Amino acid sequence: MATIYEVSKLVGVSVATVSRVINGSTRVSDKTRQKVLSAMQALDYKPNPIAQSLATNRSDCVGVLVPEVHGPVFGAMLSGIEAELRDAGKFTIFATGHNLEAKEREAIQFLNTRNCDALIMHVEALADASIHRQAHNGPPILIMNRVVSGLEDRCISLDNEHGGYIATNMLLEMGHREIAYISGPLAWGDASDRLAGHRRALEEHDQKFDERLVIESNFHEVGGSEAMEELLRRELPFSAVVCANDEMAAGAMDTLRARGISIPDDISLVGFDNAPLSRYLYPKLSTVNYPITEMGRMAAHWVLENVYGQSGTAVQHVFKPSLVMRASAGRSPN
Amino acid sequence: MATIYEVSKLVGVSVATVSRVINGSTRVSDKTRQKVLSAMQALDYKPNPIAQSLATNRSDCVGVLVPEVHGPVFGAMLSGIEAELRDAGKFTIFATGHNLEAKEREAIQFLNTRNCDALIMHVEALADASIHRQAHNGPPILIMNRVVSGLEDRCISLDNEHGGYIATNMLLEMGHREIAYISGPLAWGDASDRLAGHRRALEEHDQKFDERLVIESNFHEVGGSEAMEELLRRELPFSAVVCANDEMAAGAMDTLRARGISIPDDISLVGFDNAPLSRYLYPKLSTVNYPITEMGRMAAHWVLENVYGQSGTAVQHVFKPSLVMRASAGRSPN
DNA sequence: CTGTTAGCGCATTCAA
DNA sequence: TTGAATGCGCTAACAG
Repeated sequence: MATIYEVSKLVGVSVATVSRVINGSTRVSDKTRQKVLSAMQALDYKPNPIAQSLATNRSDCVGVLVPEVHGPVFGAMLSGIEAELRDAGKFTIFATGHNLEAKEREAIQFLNTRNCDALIMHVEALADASIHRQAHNGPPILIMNRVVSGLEDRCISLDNEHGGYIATNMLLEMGHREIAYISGPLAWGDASDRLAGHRRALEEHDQKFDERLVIESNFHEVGGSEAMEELLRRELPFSAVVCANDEMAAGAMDTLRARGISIPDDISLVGFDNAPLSRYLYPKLSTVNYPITEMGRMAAHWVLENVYGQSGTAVQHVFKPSLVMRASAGRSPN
Repeated sequence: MATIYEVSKLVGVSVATVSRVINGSTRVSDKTRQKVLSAMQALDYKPNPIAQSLATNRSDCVGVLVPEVHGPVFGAMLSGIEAELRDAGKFTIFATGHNLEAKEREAIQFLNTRNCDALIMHVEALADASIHRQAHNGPPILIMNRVVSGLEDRCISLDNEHGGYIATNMLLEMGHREIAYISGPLAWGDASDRLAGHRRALEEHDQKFDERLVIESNFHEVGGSEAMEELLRRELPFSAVVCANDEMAAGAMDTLRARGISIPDDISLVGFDNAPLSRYLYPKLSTVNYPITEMGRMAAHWVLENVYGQSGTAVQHVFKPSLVMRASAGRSPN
């Protein structure tokens, strides 16, 4: 691999001059710039990014910490981040935290040792205090899908309350009155926000909120299945169910089918996330769209602007979910 | 950030000695090693990986090139790679090629500029010749899900022929005789290998292979749906269909359901990949398991052994798929 | 077992 | 506008 020195020698200028044209400094005469450029081409010279990093103290790498690499949500998020960063010539390094505090902490250490210029992370287990500490010591960080107070301008999140609201609102407008709700773990902000939206929709339509129609589950398929069983066991009337994510909706659907209950004729079902699986279920699941890819792009965009000094459009910190109507929700049978 | 120099000064030794304990050289007395270690701790010293890279010409990064980051197959593959590499303290950088030759080529360039120690790639569009060139010029490469002749020891792939064989074989043993087949693009090796396996199974059971029962499609859901329509239009008798991937099976299932054809009572359906969606379909899809996560781990394992000199178990280059029985396939109605 | 020293490839003062 | 010199933090001969 040719070095900057060989280029300089070939042209008969100093390495400083070559460095200047590499970095696009204007303080080089057009003539020498041309000579240098053609010499670089002739030698097939590429700047060594490692050496550049050592000299500039930048690595052109941004670290991304996610619970898992696979799965609909994080895969899509990574996809958005990678696309945006790559267009800007930056590298994406990732690590997984598995929603475990120890793992998340360790992953951050791991990424730190790589001298990342910025960190984009979705962490569940890490406490706000730890995030604050990281924000003040390490490289700039961006927090996904979570709002940490005091760091709002570093957070990119979904308006989960609104998502819960539009799901239930749609059912109400279709004539449903008794609407059950299968929630995620309420200790998590997104789960409780979604439920709050559900509740607000009911109130706005003068429907009283019945706690017995709410089951707290775990965001997993089996949990959704069990929650639906529990719901049926309570023998309360309801004609529709909102599930706080698509996976639980899939489980709920299984239970209903096993009981011979028809969707949407007997019971309407709505999910949340608009994950790929929602289209594969039968009937296809009505759900709330989670624009996670765009959110990933936006995170990368923030980094590009605030860390690499590129100019661009304003960053959107809170995204609004929208409704995706499919076959699993219909008018109330009443 | 403390440097190696400050550590050496604090202990009263040379930087070389500190470097030696960092790199675990035995040629350091226990006493000084201890002193150095505690000084490192006191100063919270971490070696600067960039500087190490510059000095050693290694980056501790391995580049991964996939068509897409999301999606069941590549997400799972990345997951396996990342897990294995991270345990070894290596970093994973990824880029996407979108199955387009220009993009794939560009992605390789991109990863090359980062001085990756190795490249793991799944490329569709790039010709064998280009891969050979890359293999001989750049860092060591590993090719996923494809067998490039002359580079077999650098390839990790699935025995697709066997997969096609066991799918059809299972149906034959369940009494099916007329078995249709919805294939992927036959220009791709995996698609044609799967079909070859199907054919072999038929022959071993003395069933003649009828070309009219084979439709070449595109591995996508809509393609599967259309292929099934075409199959029905031909009005040939068949009691089972093998689809060369799960997505096409999902599309085929849609078509069958729209026609009121019952699965598996009227027609049995088998997919390929064992993607998450196969469990969400109704009825749940019988399919052929593609151990892609393990294959990713194996690729990382190869890199660890052959590039970073770690010792370990032998590398498995060809993986055998296995059958996953679920509800979509049953005994022949005849 | 330890220290000295010369790079690794580049960016960036400071002079000219 | 250009060049010479210095340093980024570390490794790896070579010498002792």
